[in-house]
Amino acid sequence: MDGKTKNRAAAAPPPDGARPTLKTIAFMTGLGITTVSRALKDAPDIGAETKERVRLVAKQIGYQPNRAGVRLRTGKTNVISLVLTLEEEIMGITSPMVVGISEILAGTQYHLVVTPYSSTKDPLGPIRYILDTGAADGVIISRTEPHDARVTLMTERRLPFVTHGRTEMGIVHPFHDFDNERFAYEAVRRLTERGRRRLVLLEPPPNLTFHAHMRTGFERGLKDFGAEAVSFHHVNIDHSLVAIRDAFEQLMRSVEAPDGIVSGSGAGAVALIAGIESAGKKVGQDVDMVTKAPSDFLRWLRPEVMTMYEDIRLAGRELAKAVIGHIEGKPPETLQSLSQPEFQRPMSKSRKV
Amino acid sequence: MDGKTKNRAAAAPPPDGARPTLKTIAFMTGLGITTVSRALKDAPDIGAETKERVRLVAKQIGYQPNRAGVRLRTGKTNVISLVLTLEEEIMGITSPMVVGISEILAGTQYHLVVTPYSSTKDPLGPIRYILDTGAADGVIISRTEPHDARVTLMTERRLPFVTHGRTEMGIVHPFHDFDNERFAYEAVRRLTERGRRRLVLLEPPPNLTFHAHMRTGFERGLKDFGAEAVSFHHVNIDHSLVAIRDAFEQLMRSVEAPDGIVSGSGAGAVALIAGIESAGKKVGQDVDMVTKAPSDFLRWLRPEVMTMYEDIRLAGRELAKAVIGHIEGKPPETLQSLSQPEFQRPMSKSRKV
DNA sequence: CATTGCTACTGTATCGTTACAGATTTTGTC
DNA sequence: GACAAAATCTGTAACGATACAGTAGCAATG
Repeated sequence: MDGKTKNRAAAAPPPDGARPTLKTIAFMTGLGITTVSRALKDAPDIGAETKERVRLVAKQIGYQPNRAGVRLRTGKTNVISLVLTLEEEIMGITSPMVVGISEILAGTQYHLVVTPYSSTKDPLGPIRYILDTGAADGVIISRTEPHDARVTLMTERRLPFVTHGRTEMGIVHPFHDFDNERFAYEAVRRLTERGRRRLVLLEPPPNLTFHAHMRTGFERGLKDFGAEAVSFHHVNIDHSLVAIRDAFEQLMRSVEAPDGIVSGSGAGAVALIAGIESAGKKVGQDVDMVTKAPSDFLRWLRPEVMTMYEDIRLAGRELAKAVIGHIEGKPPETLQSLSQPEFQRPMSKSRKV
Repeated sequence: MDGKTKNRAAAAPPPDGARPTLKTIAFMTGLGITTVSRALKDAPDIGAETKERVRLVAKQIGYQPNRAGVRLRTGKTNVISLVLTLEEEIMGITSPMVVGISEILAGTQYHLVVTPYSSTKDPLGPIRYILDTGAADGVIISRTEPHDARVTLMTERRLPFVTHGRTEMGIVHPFHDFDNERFAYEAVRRLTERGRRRLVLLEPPPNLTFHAHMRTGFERGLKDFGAEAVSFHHVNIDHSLVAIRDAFEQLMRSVEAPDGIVSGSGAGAVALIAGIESAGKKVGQDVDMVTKAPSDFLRWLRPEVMTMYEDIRLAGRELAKAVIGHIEGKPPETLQSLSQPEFQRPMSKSRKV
């Protein structure tokens, strides 16, 4: 047993400015590098006392495994990729989402990498990139479609993922979603309670899954609470606010004008309000309105609008937990969650913002 | 020259499902791995024709260097870290920022990693982490202070970075900033033009650099345009909207009530408006108001408020370009930029949103 | 005492890349 | 034609970690 071996780090004390590696610990404890590695993983073939010693030293010198080393050897990246459209930035759903995800990842070894793509181009692009380069251990996607090619691809290639929104392909996969059907249904209830009967829905773009959900809830509401739909399909929440406003102003001026509105997005609601007012009408008087609200602004500036808060930060947390669960091999059906709408009471002094 | 060498990949044709490596190209071209590596880097000691051949094959098979390999060998991570407070999420400045950064990084090898920290804790935490683990090649920080320990640390340790906001430590470093002094000055001009004389400023928290900038511009404006300040220092834009509203309502009810307001944040402006209205007064009538607006909402819902759009997405782009420049060794003084306020005309139908 | 089995530990090879120090061939010079 | 100087190309080692196949020591077994 002499000093010329490679594994035993005895011959070469580590330079002291550098960050500690397994070799450093091996040197300090007099053990082999392999032993140290296995001790830190709590492998069964290492003695209890040795493990304790190794752990102590590792902690003392602040050892943190080199990610590149681990990644090269094992393929584990310790990265979660959040795939985003550069365009889904109207009113920034991204911020609270990133925060929510970060909150969960902070307690783990995972880093969050943002992988953007231009939605005008191939949405499969970033997924392929991740698959080809092994860039992440897990992926979070949004703007989910009923038949989503990304879901198919990731499932086939066994890349753990979670979707923000559900699919309808018979594939059981992790997701987090907001109950948009329930939201629309309850929104209709509230409008009819105020005597509104001619209702309109500002809906999500037709290709996304929650378009149908919201539509269904809306229509079920109409039926159950006795109201009729005013058609407004030519614009949706993905359109520019100006487009929404102009279209809605026109509608409000026509004989078709609705007396109740359900808005699938807070930003859209602002445009709708502008349209209503351009048409010389008033919310809370000529029409009532229920909307999703990502923040409290509407409640402060237009308290007559009924708002429903969708907690995107919570969604971020749920999504992060779900991908990690998927990576750890938990069964997908245990990684699905649906959050329920919470309608808000009118603005009061006591509410924290 | 036989097949038992290591570098020459001849003996072992690469398995075909796996992603291509230098070895794959070496096998296909019959060259050594080293040669391939150097050819792809356009090293001077490789023949022109060889380089061409290697590049062609590399492109054909879609070779992309393994990041872990590069990182392990060279220490280059190809990562830019965006350091964020989990709390700076009121009204989500983060979204457009991330988008702007991504736009620039999309054309490079860099990935964007979001590194959050709890602002209640040590802001140096994430910086130390990045330094200790070599987690990134460059860092973007915000909430910059006049004497910023993070800047000192990163400068000392030679970690390339850029700040969103300036410092006052005599250290020349890359930054992007918005000209808050000019904003406040111009805001005062506009208010005085409307005959307002008793002005109040909703300011940034005192520890951040742009607090002084905004304050200075405000006061210079007061002097130049002949108006006086109404004190309102006990709340700032970091406080909760409820706190701002309540404090401002009180002020508006007092004999001290201002007739002009400059708001350093769009979210804060909403709270101020609520405060004004709770006090039974009206914007555009009893008081005028100028505010920064991160989005167009205010203009839609309260067109009487004068808004100034701060382009955070642009800031993201500038910051990304600056860090990369810093990483590439460009002199810091060439990586500084200041964006000028652009006051907006009142809402019109033609404006795209 | 030889054999077996167990516990605790260790060396080697490897992931993909690049720095470095050759090696080989071609070209140039006198 | 001999020799030096370029011009090209290549092998080895190393970055830090881990899978795998050992080895050494010791107790139990017959």
